[in-house]
Amino acid sequence: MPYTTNDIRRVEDKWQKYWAGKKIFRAQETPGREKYYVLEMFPYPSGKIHMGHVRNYTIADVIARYKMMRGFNVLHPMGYDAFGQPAENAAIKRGVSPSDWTYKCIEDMHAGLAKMGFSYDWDRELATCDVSYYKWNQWLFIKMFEKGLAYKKGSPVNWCPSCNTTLANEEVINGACWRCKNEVVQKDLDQWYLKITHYSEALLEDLKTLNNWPSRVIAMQENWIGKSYGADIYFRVKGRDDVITVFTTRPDTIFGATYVTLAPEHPLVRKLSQGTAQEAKVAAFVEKAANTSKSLRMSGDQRKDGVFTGAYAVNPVNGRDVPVWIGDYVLMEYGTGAIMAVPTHDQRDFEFAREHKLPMIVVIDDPARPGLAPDQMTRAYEDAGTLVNSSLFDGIPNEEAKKKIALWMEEKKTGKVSVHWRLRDWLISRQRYWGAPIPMIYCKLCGIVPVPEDQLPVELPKDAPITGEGGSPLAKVKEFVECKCPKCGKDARRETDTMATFFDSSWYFLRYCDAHNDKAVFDKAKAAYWMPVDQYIGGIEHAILHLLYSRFFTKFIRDLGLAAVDEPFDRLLTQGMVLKDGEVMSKSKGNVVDPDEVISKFGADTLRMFILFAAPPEDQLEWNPAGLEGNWRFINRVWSAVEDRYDPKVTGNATGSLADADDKKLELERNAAIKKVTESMEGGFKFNTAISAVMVLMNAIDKYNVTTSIPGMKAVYLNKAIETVVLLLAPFTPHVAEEMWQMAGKTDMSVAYVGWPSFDEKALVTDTVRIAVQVNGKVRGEFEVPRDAEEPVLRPIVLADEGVLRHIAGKEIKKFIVIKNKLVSIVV
RNA sequence: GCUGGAGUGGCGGAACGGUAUACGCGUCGGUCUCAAAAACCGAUAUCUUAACGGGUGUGUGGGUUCGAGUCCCACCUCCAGCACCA
Repeated sequence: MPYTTNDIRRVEDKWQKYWAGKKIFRAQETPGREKYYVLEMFPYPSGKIHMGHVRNYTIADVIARYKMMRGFNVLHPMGYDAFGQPAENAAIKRGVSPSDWTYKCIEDMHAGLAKMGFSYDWDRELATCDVSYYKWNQWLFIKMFEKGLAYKKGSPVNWCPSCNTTLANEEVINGACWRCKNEVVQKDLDQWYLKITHYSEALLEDLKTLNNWPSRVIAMQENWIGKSYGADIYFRVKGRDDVITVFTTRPDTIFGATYVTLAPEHPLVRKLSQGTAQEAKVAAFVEKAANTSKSLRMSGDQRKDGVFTGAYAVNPVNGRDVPVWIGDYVLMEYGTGAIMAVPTHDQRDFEFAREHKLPMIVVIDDPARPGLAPDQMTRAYEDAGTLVNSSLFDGIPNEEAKKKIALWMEEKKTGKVSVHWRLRDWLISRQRYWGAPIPMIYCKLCGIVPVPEDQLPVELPKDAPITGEGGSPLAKVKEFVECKCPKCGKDARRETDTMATFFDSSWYFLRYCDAHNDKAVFDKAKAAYWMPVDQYIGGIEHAILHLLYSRFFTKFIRDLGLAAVDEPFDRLLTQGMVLKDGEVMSKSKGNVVDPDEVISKFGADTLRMFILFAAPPEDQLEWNPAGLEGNWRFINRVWSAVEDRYDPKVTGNATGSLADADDKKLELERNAAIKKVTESMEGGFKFNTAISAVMVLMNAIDKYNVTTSIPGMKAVYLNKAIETVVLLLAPFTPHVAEEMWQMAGKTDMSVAYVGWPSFDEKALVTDTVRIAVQVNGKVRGEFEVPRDAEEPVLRPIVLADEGVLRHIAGKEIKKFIVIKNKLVSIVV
């Protein structure tokens, strides 16, 4: 009897109930027992689970189940990243409360996850919108405030006009909001920031320790943090007390700096142009820049617009007067907001100088074609070379000159060696309702005062008006806003912004270690036992956002003395997208395949197996209904083998002496399969090759001939092989594996607790091996030869072969190379 | 432009420097059937040959090696991220 649709329902329900009822996957801290923490990026509960979730969580589940069978104490928790805008949008659209909507979605999501048979410790389930969770958000925020790592400042911020809220730099993708894709504008606002830049150096440095992270994620974070070595150089303004500090990564080119350019927002701009003939022009330029959005200013045709300020500065190394300009390509946020321009050796400066007819001096000569001259250059020379026109530094290679000149200037106090970062502090206040309230109080007398710990949590009021029209909804709830100052007791006002949801997800992996602690953020000892996460799995879209923030939080929490690790995630796997017809599955494209439908037709096990088999986990996965059916067929073949060929009545061990050639072959295949699957798992979770190895064993079982020899003995080998298939499949297709294990009469325990099968290297050793023979690099024959045979044995065998002789044909044999048990290579 | 990654049958994809294309899908042929489906068995890189066999094949061009998909150099294409970051 094949495995039918009815069997699917019966079997999957049965075992899901069994796992839940017996709490098979409950994790308990057991000192002395080796732990393994598997974690997937928890979902935003938007409704039912989709194929992306299925793929992500199936990968994690196979790892969890595999590690469990290998004897590890596995922690595999699940929860919900439950604060965020979609709940508010649902509230606006349907009039439901964000809380009701969210908890309903969580219920659906939970049901969907259970139907996939994932091995979660449901006792640790949490949602970030639970008061019991976000209370600790607030506690962490206050700790940051106390350490000076949370602060409020007014400055230009990214504002999404469609979401009506501020955004962090990391949430702006190509000038657009990461969530709604609308263009982001700049606004001057007073906002809360977390000082992630306090950890710039550590965040960069510790990337080196993350050897099991994908290189592209490391590269992306490196780029994002963006450490630049160089020098700050002081340009005295002629006829004034002011000094313009510029940052450059090319101090070697200082003798070629022929002008200085300021960002339009630079504080000196107005002052320098005051009273000069340029004043009106400068003012117009500054205003134009201010009214152009940053993304427009930075994209566009990249033509270099600028205007002369009317002022001159002095190049500190040669005393020359250099004009001070304003340029729209200079950013106030980076470096010092001012640059020294070396048009001969920087392409942007080159373009600007040509546009505005500014002078150029060559200071790095091209060693390949000496004699660079400004009027013959069509673009800047940015490669390495030798210094010229640089006084006492002439003739020095420029890489060497970078250090020398910077140090020389530091000595002369005209500059200093410096480092600048691309990373900015993290803006976390949001003018939205569905988030954790920022636990701060504004008092006219005492200023900004944190809510005392014993008054936490600051609960989100249930009845805030949610209109989506802008302004923090909490500001409209009088009872929420009005409060007493914890310091002086006078009337005060609460902060009405909420925290960015990335705050919530930056430490949830620590909370899982002790999910329901109501006395502390988590127990230190429990976290010490479970952390770090051994294997983290999630989408590449969080390469910077969530993964950078979590690294920052972990370092902060470590510095609070609560966590014992420097990094939260030891290994990271970023799973590929699920595609259909070459496009990412999405509701808007209308190409989604509903996991529920697949499950009801083929079962969760088939779905799991297909997703794991069709592509390596990191690669994109093209949805293929025919492939799905292929996996369904395979599960059925195994099922039939257990039903029809497995004999539970036969027990006992096979003895080698009774084995005939077929038996030996089957034993060999069985051991080879265990070895291959184990290696595929240990060598980076290559599920596709792991499954193919099980298929190879299954093919061998189907070919195994029982009729030729002692029947009882045959059943022993056959049983053993079939048991091995079931055990090897257990992490991949857990429901049928449990059922088949039971069908095979193994009723004493869940297959999840049965050890991973081990293999015998000796069983993989055969008496003879097949070797190939090459003549001049081309394969000319194949031989069955005794194992470990050397040249004296092989030479006569090989040279007796007609196929080989044909290609030697009387020529002299120059070399006879033997690679033991692999091949013979003859050179003639 | 910079950074990271990838180019292998009709398709998804395998290959410690050692017989390229495992495994699966698809296709073709067969068994079973009145027939079909399902299931099972077999074939399946390409050119050439009646066949044995031979030639060519892992994006392109070189190199190292007895031997290269794999290592080295140069290049092309694609994907992803960043991008006027001084």
